[in-house]
Amino acid sequence: MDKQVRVRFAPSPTGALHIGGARTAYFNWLFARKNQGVFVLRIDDTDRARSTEESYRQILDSFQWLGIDWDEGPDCGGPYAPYRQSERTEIYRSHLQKLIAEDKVYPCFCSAEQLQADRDEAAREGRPPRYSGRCRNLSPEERARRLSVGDPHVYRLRTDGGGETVVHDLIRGDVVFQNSEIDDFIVWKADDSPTYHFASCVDDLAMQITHVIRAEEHLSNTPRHVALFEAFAAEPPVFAHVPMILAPDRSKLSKRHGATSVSEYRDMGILPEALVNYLLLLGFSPGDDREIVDRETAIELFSLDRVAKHAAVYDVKKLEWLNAHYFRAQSPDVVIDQIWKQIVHLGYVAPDEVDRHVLAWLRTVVEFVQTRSRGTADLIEGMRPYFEPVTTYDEKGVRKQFSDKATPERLRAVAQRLAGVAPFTAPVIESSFRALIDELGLKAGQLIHPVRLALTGVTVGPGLFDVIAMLGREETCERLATAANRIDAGTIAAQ
RNA sequence: GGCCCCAUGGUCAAGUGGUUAAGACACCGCCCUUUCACGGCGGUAACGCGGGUUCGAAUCCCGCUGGGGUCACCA
Repeated sequence: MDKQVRVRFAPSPTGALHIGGARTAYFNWLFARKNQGVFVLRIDDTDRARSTEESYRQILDSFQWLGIDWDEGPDCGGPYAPYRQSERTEIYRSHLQKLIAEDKVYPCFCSAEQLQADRDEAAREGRPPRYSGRCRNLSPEERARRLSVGDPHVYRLRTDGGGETVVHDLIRGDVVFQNSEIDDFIVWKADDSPTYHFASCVDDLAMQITHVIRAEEHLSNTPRHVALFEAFAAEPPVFAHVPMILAPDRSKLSKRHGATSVSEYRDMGILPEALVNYLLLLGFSPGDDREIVDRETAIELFSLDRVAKHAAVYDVKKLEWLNAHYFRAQSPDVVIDQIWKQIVHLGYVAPDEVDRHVLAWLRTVVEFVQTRSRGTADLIEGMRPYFEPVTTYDEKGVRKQFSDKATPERLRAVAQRLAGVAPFTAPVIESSFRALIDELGLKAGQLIHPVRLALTGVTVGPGLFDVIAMLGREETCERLATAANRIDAGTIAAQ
């Protein structure tokens, strides 16, 4: 019987959660859920200078929003607590002591400046920038002496330099590294804290992590990690390095590439379902041609051997398409909840609105506009004509729909006809409207389009008779009159 | 620069020696229709290059080119 699967995602709280990190976390989560395993959230905040509490909160928020939950973590605890590296220093220290006792690590007194100079020289001479080994073979006496006088020092792992290390990667197969490529790297910093490599391996060991699923940027570091596990006489976990997500110019993702963090997409109105679906498809294929894959289906389908090997360039257009799909599938009530703060801010509704007529009408407007929106931004833009007076008219629309000299008189005719329509519902409006079209000897579009423009200021939107019904008789007639007057007065072209 | 990974349309991505080389987004056209969106139908568009292996290579091997990563007292 195999051990229980335990995976982890270990972000460092030095910024927002990136979509690359989110995808890696999602893959870990899917793998855990698929294999009845445990998903651990660990905070790698060994970099005290750059880690912030705000980033920590933001990362947790982003995961919650995405619908990715964890079984063990800093907020909910677990059998291997604590889950923040900054609170595990003593655990690292005891592991370091063990390695010191076994002479598997040694103190190095080289200064950062000295090491930099070494690297510069190596670069000039075209040699690989590896540690010289200057402090590797100090005599015990010398070591003890410098330690006792408090010389600043780090600790390095004593690597043997021979043979090769094979990383068994579930996505890439066996990757072979010559051990001569690996120098005596630092595991403990001069400020008396562990390096990332050290803390990460100690935690993966202590937390019984069985599979390390992480970004490809760590593949080159993996032989170091394997060396560390060997120093602890432990079996390394199974590795799987997922490809990176690249910006549209094929460079590494950074702020200058626009939205790269989960929170930015949330602020843009992207739904978590859409983002998670998109991230899944970026680097993973279900094998068939389905594109819409929700979390539950993804759990069923997920398998590391269907994860791509090559980096992917993200494409916001496809994300938006997915978002449109999920957005339209929502009930208007859910949508209203999502946009409530914004429409309150715009003054479309009172923050404490309770009038059922107002709410029912709002629901109707949302219902009609939602079906042709890709997200909340579109929706709110499309709702505008029903909440704000029309002050400008679409320029191209004006040229096309208001150019006929008869337009003002036709708009007035419509207003006059509609003034007598009751009940003021779409079907009744439509029959009356179409009768007028016949009387005027026009084609439907000849009257419908100018009226839409006069009523909403734009050339797109729900069916005209629904628009008229939503605006109501009084408002409709008023807007028609206003438009007619402004055409006559020539105050539209100026817009 | 050394080492490591990768390489199918603009983007995502099926494909594991024999296919007319899927599908999706985007783009274009047509249909539906009072507009837009949705939906339906159709179209443009790909195996980076060069050598092998093989009766036969997108698929296997080598080289090259290109992209990415890593070599920190960052993670």
